[in-house]
Amino acid sequence: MLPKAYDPKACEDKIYALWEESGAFKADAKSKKEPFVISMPPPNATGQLHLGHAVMLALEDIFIRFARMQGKEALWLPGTDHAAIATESVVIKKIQKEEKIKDPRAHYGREKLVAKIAEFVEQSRSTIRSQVRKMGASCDWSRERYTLDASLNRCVNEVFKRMYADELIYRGQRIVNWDPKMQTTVSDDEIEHIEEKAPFYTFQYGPFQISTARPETKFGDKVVVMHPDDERYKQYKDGDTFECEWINGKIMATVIKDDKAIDPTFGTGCMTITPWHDMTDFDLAERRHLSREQIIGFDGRLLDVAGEFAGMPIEEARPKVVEKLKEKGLLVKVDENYIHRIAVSYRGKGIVEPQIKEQWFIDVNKPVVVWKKKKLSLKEVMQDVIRSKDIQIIPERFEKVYFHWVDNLRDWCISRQIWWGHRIPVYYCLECGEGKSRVGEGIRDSGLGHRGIFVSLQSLKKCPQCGGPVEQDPDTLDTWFSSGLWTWSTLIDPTLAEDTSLSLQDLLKKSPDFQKFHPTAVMETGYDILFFWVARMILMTTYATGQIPFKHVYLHGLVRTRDGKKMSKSDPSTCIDPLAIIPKYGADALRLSMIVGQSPGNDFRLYEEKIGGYRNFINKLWNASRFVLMQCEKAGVDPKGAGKGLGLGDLSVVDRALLSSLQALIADVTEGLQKYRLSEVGERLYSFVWDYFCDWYLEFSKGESNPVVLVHALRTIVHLLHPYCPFVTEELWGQIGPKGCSPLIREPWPVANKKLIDREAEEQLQLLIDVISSIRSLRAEYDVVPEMKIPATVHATRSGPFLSQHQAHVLRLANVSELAVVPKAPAHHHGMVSAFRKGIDVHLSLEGIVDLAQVKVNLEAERTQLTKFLSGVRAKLENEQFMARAKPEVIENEKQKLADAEAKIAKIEERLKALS
RNA sequence: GGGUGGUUAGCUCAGUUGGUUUAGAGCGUCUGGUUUACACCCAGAAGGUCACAGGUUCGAUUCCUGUACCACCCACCA
Repeated sequence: MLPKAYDPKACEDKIYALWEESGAFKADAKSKKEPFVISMPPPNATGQLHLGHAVMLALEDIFIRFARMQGKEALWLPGTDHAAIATESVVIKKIQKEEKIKDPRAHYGREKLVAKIAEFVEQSRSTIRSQVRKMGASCDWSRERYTLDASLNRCVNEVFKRMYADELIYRGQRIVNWDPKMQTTVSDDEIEHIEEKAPFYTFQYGPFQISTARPETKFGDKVVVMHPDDERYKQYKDGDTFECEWINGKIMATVIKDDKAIDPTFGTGCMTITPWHDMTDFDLAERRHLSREQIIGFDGRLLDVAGEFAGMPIEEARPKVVEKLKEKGLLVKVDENYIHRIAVSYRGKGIVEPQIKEQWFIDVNKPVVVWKKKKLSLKEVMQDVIRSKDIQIIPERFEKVYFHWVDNLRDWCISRQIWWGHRIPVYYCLECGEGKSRVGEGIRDSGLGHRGIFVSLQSLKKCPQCGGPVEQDPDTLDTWFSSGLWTWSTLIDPTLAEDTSLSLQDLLKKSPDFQKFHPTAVMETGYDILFFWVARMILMTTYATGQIPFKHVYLHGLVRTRDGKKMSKSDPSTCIDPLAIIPKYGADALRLSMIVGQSPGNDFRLYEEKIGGYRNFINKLWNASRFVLMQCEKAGVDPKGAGKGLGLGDLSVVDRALLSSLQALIADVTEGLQKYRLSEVGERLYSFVWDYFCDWYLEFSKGESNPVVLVHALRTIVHLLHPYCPFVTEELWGQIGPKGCSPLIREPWPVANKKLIDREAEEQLQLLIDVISSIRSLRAEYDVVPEMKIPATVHATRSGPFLSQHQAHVLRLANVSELAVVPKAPAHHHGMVSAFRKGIDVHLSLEGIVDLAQVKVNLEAERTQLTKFLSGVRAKLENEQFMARAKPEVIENEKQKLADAEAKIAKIEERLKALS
């Protein structure tokens, strides 16, 4: 016998082990079945699983289990990401804290630090593995991958090499986002803007007044810009020069007229520019070939150009520069309430400083990608696959967001100055010349070995041309470069990848997994990494493989706290840790709480009561099963044997109604899951189990039970629920599955049987339910104490014999002493209270119990409400336009409503007349 | 500055092509219950002019426009 309450702790680990041992997770590349593939978004190998991962795992596990039960070759490929900057920064902080080493990079050097990070990652990966298992994720562990695996590294280098050969990758001096804290570049998308109040200074600059919030960058400003149409400055011409007293003495300044950089309505309408440290100024300087000068060093301190301020950090220098300008009488005014946005690194949270630095870039506008027989740029391919619906985003509105991002995409800076990651596979010959100096504007040689630069898949010891010594590029690749390959680099056969004589195309062709499982079916992830990752996978995969990476993108919302705030680890009072929740409520309850009631793309709030609610549901299912097993035992039926060959002939109406509504359930759940409507399907199942199966069918079973039907129904329910709550359903399947059956995870998905659909039985059962509900309502309304059994009369226009035949149910469930089913309305008498329902009227004799005045009040209230409703329906039917234009079935429906309401109102009036 | 989403019962949220909905669920509230699984339960009930203003339509919570507030995303206003 089952225990009284479901205990997830006692079951979950055992069941997960059973699944793993059964081989159900393992996909077969040789299978003839239709593939269904999900690449698991690899969690960062930086520590702990959080709720974001839990949502992802719950959703994807539902997709994959459903597909597997439907008989598809389901592959869910798990893995982890080395998460370049994120991991390096975590480990550096850890070393600083635990080992009290101020600068771990300097202290350990490249090789040792990388080894330390690798060690940390190894630990963290194994933690994550066990955490993913706790959620019940049915992924194929035999195919687990890591972005730094040898075969994945190979893919990274191959793609780099090809892009370089295609002249998509180039090196250039560009303005980039420099994070002085992490000492690396970060991409545009890794920047957050924070609003900050800062003083806004206006200074006298020769004859002009210019404003700035960054006076400490102004040392090298020798150009003043204004709009060509600005009347205030029409006496100055483009190219005019003037002498000007500035921070460190006199300078010669030049006037530039430009209509792109200047908004004449802002401030004084003119500004000086700092091309080295400002994106707009850089663009202007490019257009006009202006000189540029570095003011702030990569360590965040002012350089020699700052004169007496050299060596100072920004925050220290700023007020001092202002003070000096003020002393010189050049400070015009200060606006203390100015709000400006400062750029902060997404990872390290350090303040980002624009800097000019030589970096590697991917050109997104060069038309070199062959796509659908045309030569397109990377950008155009990214646009095409969504526009042509090759890839569909759910919810659809994110397509707009995607296009906005792609349309404005600039060349992607892929080099990072950190050590943890894929090293750029480029070597410089120290003798051939130019490679060593690494200067020059955008090196774009077509060959792979010109000018002393070599892109190589293997480490180079000497120059292939002159035999001279070489050095490797010290930079590493943006982490999204490698994760952009994730859907297919994980499907490359690792053994084949060792053979360097094979080209990338050969590897793709010869890898059975790639051939069978790519493109993947659905990419499920949070909408917050649509740009970071989803877009980059599209870019990299279409280029490298000629295929789309996935057919659907399903974007889930972010988990928030009860108050709608972001969950943060630093605040444990509001932050829910999945690993603390699972032992308390079970993984199934946690899964349901994150799926039901949510819609894709929208954030949702999660809190313990919600999870508790679904724990109750799981327990309800458990106890329903317990009841079914008890019924079997009582009847001497073996729950593991019963069920095959159900015949309709000798089944009761109640049983036939149940079987019939089960068919509708199967159809709805199947269709809903195919359309990715997980919340709706979850609610449907919840309501079916609780409100129908438990509250009605099992209650009826207490009077008259058919254990074979009970077991059959429960088996179907457990199948349909399995993708949502795999643990409890698998545990129950162990009790009710036929002898010798496979685990539920491998069971075929139920198919609706049209022969079992029986509308008449469903309607009759509904009648029975209506009678019982009506009596219960009346009893409660008129305070009939539970101990008191009373007689009831039902006036049924049809189905009378049916009701008589099943009156035992009514007696028991409505606490009635006897039930009279009559074909004609019974004569009115004092103490009679009634409920008028569709097709039936239910009457109770409560003489001496009920307050007649109260009956009258209630009837009058009901009449008022009905009259109001009736006048609305009448108005509709009297409206010629409505009659002329509405669909016939709508009119018919309204007429029916009218007739029903009229009949009911007539009965109420009759009753009121008798009462007065 | 541009864009997206939200605004539905006290709270958290569903609502799939405009009419079978006199708008639903869970939690909470109120009343009553140890009824042959379940108090992680059962029965009954209260509670909403679907943010506001227009428009389209015979008909709008649902489509369109505008307004307000909230949230988020994007952007080089010095």
